[in-house]
Amino acid sequence: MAGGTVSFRYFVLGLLAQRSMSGYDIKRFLKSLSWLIGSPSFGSLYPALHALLKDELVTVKVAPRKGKPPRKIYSITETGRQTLKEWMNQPLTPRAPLKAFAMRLILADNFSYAGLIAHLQQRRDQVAAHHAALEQTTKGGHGKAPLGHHLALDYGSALAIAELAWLDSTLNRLSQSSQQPLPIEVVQSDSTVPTV
Amino acid sequence: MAGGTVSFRYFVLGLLAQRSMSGYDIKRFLKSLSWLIGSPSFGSLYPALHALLKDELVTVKVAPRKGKPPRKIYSITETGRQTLKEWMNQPLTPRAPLKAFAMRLILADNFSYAGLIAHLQQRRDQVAAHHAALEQTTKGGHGKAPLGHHLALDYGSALAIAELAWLDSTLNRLSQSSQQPLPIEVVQSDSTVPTV
DNA sequence: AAGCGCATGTAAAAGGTTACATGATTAC
DNA sequence: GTAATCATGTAACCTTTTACATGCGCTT
Repeated sequence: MAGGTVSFRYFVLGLLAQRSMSGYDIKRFLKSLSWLIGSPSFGSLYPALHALLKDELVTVKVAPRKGKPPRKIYSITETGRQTLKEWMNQPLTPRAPLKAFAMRLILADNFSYAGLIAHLQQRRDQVAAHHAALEQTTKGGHGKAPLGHHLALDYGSALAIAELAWLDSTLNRLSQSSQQPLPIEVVQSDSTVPTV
Repeated sequence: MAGGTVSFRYFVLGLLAQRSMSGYDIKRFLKSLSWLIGSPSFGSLYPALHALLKDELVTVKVAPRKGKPPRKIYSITETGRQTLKEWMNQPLTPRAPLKAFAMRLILADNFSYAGLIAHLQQRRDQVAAHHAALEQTTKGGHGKAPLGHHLALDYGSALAIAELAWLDSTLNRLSQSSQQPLPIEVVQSDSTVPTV
C-alpha cells in the first residue's frame, strides 16, 4: 500500500488531473502509449474509477447524448489533487519496474520543477545501480555461462546505457531553461502556485 | 493460457533445463538480473515449483546436509523438456511486455539456431511497430500536449531506438558465425546433439 | 545472545485478465 | 444485415505480493 506502489488507481487519478475524461477516453489514451505502461483492460479500469469515486477523489457527471448510451465524465476533486500530490512525492522503491517510472513521467505536470528533477535524478541513480549490478554479474560468470545469459546481460546493459543517456540529456535540457531543442513547453511548477 | 503467455512457471522450467537447482538457487539467480525480469517472491516461486512437480515436468531430490535443513534439488524430466520446447516455440503476442522477451532470451540455449534468430527478428518487428506508433502519437498531438506526454513519448522513443539497435547488431553477430567480438560461445542447435 | 543468511513453506488479500452481458450507431 | 466502434459494467478465475511460520549455523 505505502511506498512506491505502482497503483494503477492513482495513475488514473493523475490522468484526470490533466483533464476530465470518461473511462473510454482513458482507455484510448493508454492504448497510444501501451508500450511503456501496458494497456489495462476495462475489467480493471472501471473498478479503479469506481474506487476513486467511493473515496471522493473524483466526481462523475453523466452526459446523456440523445439515443446513445450516456458517457460518464470523471473529474478530480480537491481532495483528489491533495492525495495525488502525496502519492507523487513518495519515492519509488529501487526495484520498481520501468512502468512505474513511466507512469509518473506521463504525469510530470503534477510535479513541481524541483520535484521533476529529483524524480529523474532518482531514476538515474537506480538505473546506474542496476547497470553496475549487471556488469558485476557479467564479470562474475567468466566464460562458463550459457549463451542466453550472455545475451540477456548484454541486452540489459544496452538498455540501461540508453536510458542513462536519455536521463542525462533530459536533465541537462531541463536544467538549462534557456533554450529547448525539443518541442518542450515552459516547465510548469504547480497548478496554483505561480512558479519559482 | 495459450499464446505468448509470460507464465513464470514455464520460465522456471526453462531454468531447470539449464541445470538442476533448488528454489533458493533460482531466487538467487533471478535476483542478479532482476532489472530485466523482476525478482518474484518465494510466495510465487515455491508454488510454481510444486505445480511443475504435480504435472511431472520436474522431479525432486532431497539432499540432506548433516544438521542443516535439507535442500530440494529440482530436475527437469523428458516430458518437461518437451513441454518447454512447445512453450518456447509459441510466438509472443504483439503486446507482450519486455519481461516476456527477456525471459526467453535468458533461455536462448533451448532454441534452435533458427528459432533464436526468428525470435529476435519477431521482437524487432514488434518494437519497430511500437516505435512507429509512438512517432505517430507524437505527430498527432501537435504542441498542445502537456509536458509529461512529450517526455514520455521521447523516453519511449529513445528506448525503442536503443533496443532496435541492439537487436540489429545481435542479429548481425549471430548471422556471421565466423567471428565473435563478444564472449559468445558456439551456438548450440539441440539439447541432445553434442556440439560442433 | 542477537542477528543474519540459508532454506522451505502457507494463507490472506490485492490486483489483474478473460469472458460475459447489454445496447446504440455507423460503415460496408 | 452484419460487423465494427462506441460505451459501460460484472463475475469467475488466475497470479502475485505480503505477511506469517519454522529452524539451523555462523558471525559479531
